[in-house]
Amino acid sequence: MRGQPSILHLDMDAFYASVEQAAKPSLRGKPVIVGGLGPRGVVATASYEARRFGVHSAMPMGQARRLSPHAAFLVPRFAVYREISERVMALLGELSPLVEPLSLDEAFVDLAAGPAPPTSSAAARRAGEGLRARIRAATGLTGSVGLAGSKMLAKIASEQAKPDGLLLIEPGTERELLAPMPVRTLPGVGPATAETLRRAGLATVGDAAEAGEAELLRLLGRAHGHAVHAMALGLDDRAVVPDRDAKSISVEDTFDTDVTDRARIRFEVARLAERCVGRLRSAARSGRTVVLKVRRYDFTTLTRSETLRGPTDDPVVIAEAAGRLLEGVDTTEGVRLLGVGVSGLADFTQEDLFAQATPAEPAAGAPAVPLAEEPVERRWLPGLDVTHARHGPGWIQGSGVGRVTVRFERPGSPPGRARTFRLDDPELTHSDPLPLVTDADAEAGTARGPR
DNA sequence: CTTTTCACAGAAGTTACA
DNA sequence: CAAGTGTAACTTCTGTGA
Repeated sequence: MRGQPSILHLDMDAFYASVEQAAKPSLRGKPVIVGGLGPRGVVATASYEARRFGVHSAMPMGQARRLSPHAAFLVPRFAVYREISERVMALLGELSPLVEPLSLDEAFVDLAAGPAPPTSSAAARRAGEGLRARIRAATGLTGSVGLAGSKMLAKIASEQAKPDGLLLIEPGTERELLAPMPVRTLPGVGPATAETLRRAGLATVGDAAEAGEAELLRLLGRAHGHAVHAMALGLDDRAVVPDRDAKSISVEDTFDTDVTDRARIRFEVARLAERCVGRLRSAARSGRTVVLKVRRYDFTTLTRSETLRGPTDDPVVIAEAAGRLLEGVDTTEGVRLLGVGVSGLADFTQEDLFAQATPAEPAAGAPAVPLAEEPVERRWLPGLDVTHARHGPGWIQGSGVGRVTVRFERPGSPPGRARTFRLDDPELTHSDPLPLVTDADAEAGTARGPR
């Protein structure tokens, strides 16, 4: 807690969906749903137009399609979101060196550590509004800002402020503000904790605060109970901590249909290990504990882990460990998801000379399959960027029955028209995403964006 | 010297949350 | 009908040293 509302929380509004609306002019003002489009996809982000139909994050895509059948359903384009995120984070960096990103679209900033620490609520508000204006100028997108004397309140404030708003919680008013809110408002109180509290008759933050620490400790255990009690009183002095090192790296895949074939399962585990190591290496790290994750047909999930003698980034060692872990798991009724992860991360230094000495040949049992040799099948996924030799740049609107429909427009253009081609049209190719805003736009502060 | 006990650390697995 | 990635807390086990 501090006396000035100098902790800022930024949350971009419906980020992925807003980026798509900015990039695809015909989608502005329309319901847009971004997420996995396969049979087991879930919604990552729904535009506000789609939320009006009851669509929200984490909802199964099939349900979203029923609720809002006329929405645009798009696959995520993370490369674009990352680029815009970097622009936004750079703006936050101008306010303070203490920037703690929580995801691509969310971050805390400690204004007190910056070049111009606010000395009044009015000054903090000006800083927040200035930031919002700069984000809009640089990206064409809107973000909501919360300002308060702690991380928790700042986050609650931005949540209340959205969309496209700013809320400052005046220090001293936090308890009365919190009291009527549902316990779910508190960070760290999810479905399980909320249910425990509900059974004890505690529905609002005020109820939890009145219940007292002893009662919360009894209900939730030592660590969690203590934390919830403090939060309910508005007490939170967690610091804003920039660039935390990753403590684990993992990859996982959900299959469109359950996999029962044991050989295929072994193959998929090896492939995931390969991908995991790829990321481990590009981060110049090595890891000591290998984790295998299996989600079975009935959604029961288990993990198995093995700690090596020392950290390694050797793909063979990690794939073998994952393979050994798999041997202890019954998959006869089918798996829907497999994952491989590495924790106990160390900086690259290779201490496990044993592991280093492994021969280049894949060990017996590990599938010697040329991973990079998959047929480069052309998949026309809705939302992806394409270029047609004669019609120029556009994006996939949909495909099926031997046809693919492309809408020809780009960021900053007027809404374009759609044309349909044969799936194997040689004039149609995938292309890189076009930038949402040019550097010139950003500098001139004249970005074209959704209004 | 062996056995019992205790504290502690580290590992393994699960669960909750964002 | 239920993604992917990552963090943290908690529980249960097990080994170790005294």
